[in-house]
Amino acid sequence: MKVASVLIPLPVPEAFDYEVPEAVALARGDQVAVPLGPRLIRGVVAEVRETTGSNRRLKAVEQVLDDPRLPERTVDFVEWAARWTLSAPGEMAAAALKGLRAPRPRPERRVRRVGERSPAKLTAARAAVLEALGPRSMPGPDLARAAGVSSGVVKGLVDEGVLEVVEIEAVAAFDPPDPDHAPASLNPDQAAAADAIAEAVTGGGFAPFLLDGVTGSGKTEAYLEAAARTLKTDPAAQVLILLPEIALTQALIERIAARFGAAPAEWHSGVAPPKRRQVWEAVQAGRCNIVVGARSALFLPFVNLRLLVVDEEHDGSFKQEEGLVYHGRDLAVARGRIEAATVVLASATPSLETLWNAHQGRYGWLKLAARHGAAVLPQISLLDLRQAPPDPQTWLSQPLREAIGETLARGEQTLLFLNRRGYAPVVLCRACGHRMTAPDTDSWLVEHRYTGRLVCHLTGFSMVRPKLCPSCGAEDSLVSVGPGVERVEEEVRQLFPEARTAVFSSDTAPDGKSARALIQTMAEGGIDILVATQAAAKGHNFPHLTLVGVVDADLGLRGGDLRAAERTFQLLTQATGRAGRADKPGRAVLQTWTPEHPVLMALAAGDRDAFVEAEMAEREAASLPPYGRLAALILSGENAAAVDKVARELAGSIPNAERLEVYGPADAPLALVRGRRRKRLLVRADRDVDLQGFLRAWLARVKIPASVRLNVDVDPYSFL
DNA sequence: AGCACGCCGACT
DNA sequence: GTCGGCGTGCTC
Ligand SMILES: [Zn+2]
Repeated sequence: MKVASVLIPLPVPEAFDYEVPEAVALARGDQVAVPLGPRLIRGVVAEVRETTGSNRRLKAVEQVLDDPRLPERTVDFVEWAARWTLSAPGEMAAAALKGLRAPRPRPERRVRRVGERSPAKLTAARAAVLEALGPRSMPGPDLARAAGVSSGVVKGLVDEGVLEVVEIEAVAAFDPPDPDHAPASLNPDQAAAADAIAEAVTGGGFAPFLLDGVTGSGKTEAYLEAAARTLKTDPAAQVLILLPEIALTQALIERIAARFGAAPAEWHSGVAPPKRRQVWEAVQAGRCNIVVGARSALFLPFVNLRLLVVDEEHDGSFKQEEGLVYHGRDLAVARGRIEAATVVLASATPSLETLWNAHQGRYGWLKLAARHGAAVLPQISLLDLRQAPPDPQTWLSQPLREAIGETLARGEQTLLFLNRRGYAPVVLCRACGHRMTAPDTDSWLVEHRYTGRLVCHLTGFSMVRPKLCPSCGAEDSLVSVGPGVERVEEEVRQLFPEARTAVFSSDTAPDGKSARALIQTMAEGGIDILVATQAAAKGHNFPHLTLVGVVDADLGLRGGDLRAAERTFQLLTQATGRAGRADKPGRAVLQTWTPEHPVLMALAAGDRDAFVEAEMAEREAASLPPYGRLAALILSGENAAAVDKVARELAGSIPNAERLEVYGPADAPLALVRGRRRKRLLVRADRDVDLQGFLRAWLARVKIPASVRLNVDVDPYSFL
């Protein structure tokens, strides 16, 4: 008897076995409908084996679906990713089927002439139809319109057998990219990097690289050149380029279209389901060569993936925190290994993990030294707020105000960077000191003045800003404390009433379309002063931007997060890098109360190596990543006692292990979210410890009731 | 994730 | 005496 192990999109730890009927041929990767309890469910075949029988009566595979088979190595990857992240393999498989939600497009119905057959009665209308159609095939309604007759005439000809209806499978065509369409001219560094990548691709086998170069050094041209050479040697090769955010895809797609004469496929959650199915099927059939996407594109069913690029690899947006918890960069490297492909991690400020791998020689290290073309790095200075404090209830100090004024007078643009949405991060009562908090979550409500609401940024809860203090009832006693981008813009408008100002945050540009519009206005010079969160720090080029003011450079450094320094260095490097071109040198001013902070000193000196060395030394001393590994277990539930009980049981069943410690349980940094109590346990292990194996053994010892949810985060980034 | 089974309050 | 509340557990 033949038995198939089938991956089912449920939170169960393993595949379920089904009997394979004699007449059915099945292989790994096939999509099947299998009975589960009373219903049928879609699954992916992980394995088919011959057995003599089994200890339980198996249900049989109901049907082999006619959706395409998942390639062998895509299934390998899915299974590996599930083991690595300790998630259910069936749920990981479901991530690979995300593109098939929309139904197959209905085949297009067209009419065409049957031989030279003519109608018995050739009326004027019928002649017009035959004339308009000629030897081609056309959709019936189009033909009627072209001939200027009603659709009844066409139908009559079909009924009489003069025309026939043919169904044409709607297959989306992705024009093949032309590697020689419009090659860029490369400087020697870029050429050397492209050579190294292209050689690795041609040589075959897994080959990871760090492509390391400052903003404007031309990383994109370098990896696109490598992609072009890949496609030149193997026109069937597939190339995947991952970006951290959907907002960045459009610009890259346009660049690729210009470079290759054909637009790449686009893949992310914003793409409509029918389009997604087309891309999925084209990738699976090898009819699509270049895909640009967000992290979920990692799960596409590539059949000949040769080159995988993770652009802005340091970006925290690659970490998926909701549902399946995984890091897109780490999984990209794993996929590259499984596909025996070349992987390029590109960044101006690589993550310490990636730098460590490059230092160790595990990754090839390609450095682009020069800024390419017209771009020039800005002059960065620290503005000591202890020497020049802003006036009360304002956030821009006098020297920064003067710099903005000068920039404005020259007709150039300013970007004021503050990574805080809204008007004020805290609202409190002057009478009683009460802080406005979310009702079911441990967080302050943020005031948004454009909408007049108080908003919880964690859950999206919002309320109208109340007239009376909800605690003491005092009237008009609520005051806004601290600045957000809206408040800085208000200050700018008062200072420079004639200047054109705008705010760029996920609130003012919630989708790709509005973001592109704002970016274009800025690029064309339609804005003098842009106040922005990190939404504007990434990737965009503004030729007239010559001043970047960082309103609060200390912001990210507060709080004892493991990656606070690293993240701040990366974000501020990125933000300040927006300023300056060859003909218009830029400068960046960082307002700080702690100018002696090593991160800020390294930024001002433009000395990334000094920062990396200091931060690496700290991580090494504490055996923290990249010198060790972490995993977080978050327990949550509405019943606080039940959560505590599970946390204690976990703490009481820790398996013995060497070079590994468990910390906690303790309240998670956000102890209450959406009414759910949260507890956290943290595991630290040396790099060579089998961390996942330890976690599996540990979790197998404890029964977790349905009322308590356990989230395992291997290699956590955010410590919330 | 569904969908069943199961043990305690207000109804014909 | 039953109808039904959703807590707990299983699905090859
Ligand atoms: Zn009050």
